[in-house]
Amino acid sequence: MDHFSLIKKASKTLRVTLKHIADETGLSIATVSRALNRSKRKHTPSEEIIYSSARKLGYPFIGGDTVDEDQLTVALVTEVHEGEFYSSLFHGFYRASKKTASDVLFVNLAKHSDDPIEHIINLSKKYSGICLFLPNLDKIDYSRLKEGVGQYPILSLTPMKNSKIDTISFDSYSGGYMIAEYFEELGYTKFGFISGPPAAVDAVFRKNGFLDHIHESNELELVWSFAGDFSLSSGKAAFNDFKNTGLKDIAIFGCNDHTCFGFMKGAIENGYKIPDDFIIAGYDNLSFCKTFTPELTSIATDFYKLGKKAIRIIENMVAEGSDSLGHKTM
Amino acid sequence: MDHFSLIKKASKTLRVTLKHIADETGLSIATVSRALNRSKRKHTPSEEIIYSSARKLGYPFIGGDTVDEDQLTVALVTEVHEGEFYSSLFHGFYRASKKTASDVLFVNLAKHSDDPIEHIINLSKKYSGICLFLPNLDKIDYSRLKEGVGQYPILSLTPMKNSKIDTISFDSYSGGYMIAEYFEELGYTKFGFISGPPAAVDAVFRKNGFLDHIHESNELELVWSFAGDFSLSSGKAAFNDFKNTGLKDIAIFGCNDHTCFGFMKGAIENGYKIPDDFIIAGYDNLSFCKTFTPELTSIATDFYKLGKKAIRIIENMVAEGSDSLGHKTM
DNA sequence: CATATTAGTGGAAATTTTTTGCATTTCTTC
DNA sequence: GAAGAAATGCAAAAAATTTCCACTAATATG
Repeated sequence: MDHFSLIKKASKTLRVTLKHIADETGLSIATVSRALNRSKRKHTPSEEIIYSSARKLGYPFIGGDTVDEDQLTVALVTEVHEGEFYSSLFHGFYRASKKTASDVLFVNLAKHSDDPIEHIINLSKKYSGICLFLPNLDKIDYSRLKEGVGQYPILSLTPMKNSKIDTISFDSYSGGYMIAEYFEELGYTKFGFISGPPAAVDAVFRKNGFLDHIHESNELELVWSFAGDFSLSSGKAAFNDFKNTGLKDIAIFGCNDHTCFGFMKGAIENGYKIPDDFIIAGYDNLSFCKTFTPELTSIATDFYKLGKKAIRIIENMVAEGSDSLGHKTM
Repeated sequence: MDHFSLIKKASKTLRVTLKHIADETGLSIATVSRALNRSKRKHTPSEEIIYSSARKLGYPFIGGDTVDEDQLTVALVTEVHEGEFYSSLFHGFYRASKKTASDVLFVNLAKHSDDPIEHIINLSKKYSGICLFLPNLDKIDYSRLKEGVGQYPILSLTPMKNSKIDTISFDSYSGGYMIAEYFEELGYTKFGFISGPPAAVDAVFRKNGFLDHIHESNELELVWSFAGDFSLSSGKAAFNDFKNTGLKDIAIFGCNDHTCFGFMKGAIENGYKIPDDFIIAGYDNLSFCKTFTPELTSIATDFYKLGKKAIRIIENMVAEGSDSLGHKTM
């Protein structure tokens, strides 16, 4: 019986009651109750202590949320890295949240990195829905996640084949395709390509779209390609490789803008002229495209639309209670 | 008596109980209780419905947080705008949260913009501490906020004189001063300056620091200045103004990097050579400084340190329970 | 200076909320 | 079609919260 009571006690400990606060503050339960329920706070010493203790212990305040029925809280879970990409992503979701009934919160996965999946499952208890942008997760992670949250509204922004959870992402394939069309319209027939890391599914889609359009036409030809990794330095390396080929009058598609900037920087330093010697287009349309001289043509990723769509899908999931398991692209 | 009971009923409605969930799901209170307390979730239809309803209504789950005693949750409250600045800020706090015991969450003020202060006060019930980066708030807002949260750990990242709440910010004055010193070391005596918007206190500090160093020495001279507004286009406008003066061999300090980029872009398009015709330094040290040709010298804002310091201060405030009301700079 | 007033507090009763024992129903499996 | 397992509701028990009342200490008043 001792074993049983121990377990029971342990499980009880999880729930925070007024008694815990009373014990910690040295005040009575009645006083704590009154302090927490006052309609208007008066900042007396005891009240401050009680509030501070309640927060520390995680006591569920009343009125902490104004539960607005339709006002959902969606968490965008990411690992924040440097670079304008994340800022654009956040800003897109921020603007989207203004246009929808939902509120967006940005949660990062800094801590708990020993088991991110476990942490996300816990987050699902707090928020109405979750949007994931975690390119590092693999299929097994997604399966575990699905297992843990059940029919909870969750959405991934990174495309993955046969993913167990819904995904929404840009149609990178079409993006690559469009760039090739654009180059063709400008009269170019010789094309070059700088790829991204093979692990980035998105980048692979961009590449396939670009190459497919080239292969569809007999006049178009891929004359040069380079394996990059999205970084500025790989763009520079790409340029050095390109320089050695001696190619001119070529249209180059860089898998992302950073790579293109590196490439262009190398080109300018070596006395190349753009667009006389070659033209280049990137992917992401960061605000620095316009800053750079010459300006960089880039496929725009409309994070606002992405955010709006993602939030809408989550709102639908909440309303319907059903998981559609669609893999949408934009 | 009818009136009284109505009020009583209304005030009770705020608290979410198992009964509300039971009513909404059509199940009994007992079933709801059991579903929510199971140690391991089984994803039966009823359980899914109960969880979804509980989330919607905002029922305080047990185990939602693993209340780790020392594990605080700090909210960084901002309005997210485009540009690398926010990404750098977030990334800095993200890295800082890895090094400290606390967890950081990024909350945006999209909704509730009719009364942001009220919203922040509500947030204070959810998180252990709050970091604000809201340059739009004025002194009255801060006073109201202080009134509303009492001795709650709250910190602003924008400097403001006589602010009612603690602030932490970079010592922008020293930054401006250092730039002037650096220019002097390089042998320049004629200086130029592009200011930021007068409302940005930080930018004014930078300016004062820069000008003060110039005034301290008889050899140094401010020969040109321009009133910008932090934007790329104001940088271009600044260049056009600069071009008309015909000045050469001058060291220019731009109040932020974007303005500098605009200025440099204009200069390059007009055939100016850097550093032959002039040198320029900015403020923020965005990653694009290295991307640009030529590279831009910039005062680094170490968001990682800022984040770490801010989190530490909040941790201290929680531990001590006292508000220090210091206005620290780095 | 004594006394009235007010605000804050704890103990305990009253009330509300949650959990649990037990019987019933529903669904699955053999 | 019966046996067993799982889920559910009712009602009792337990736990948590609020409220009533009495007491104390600080402040204001005559």
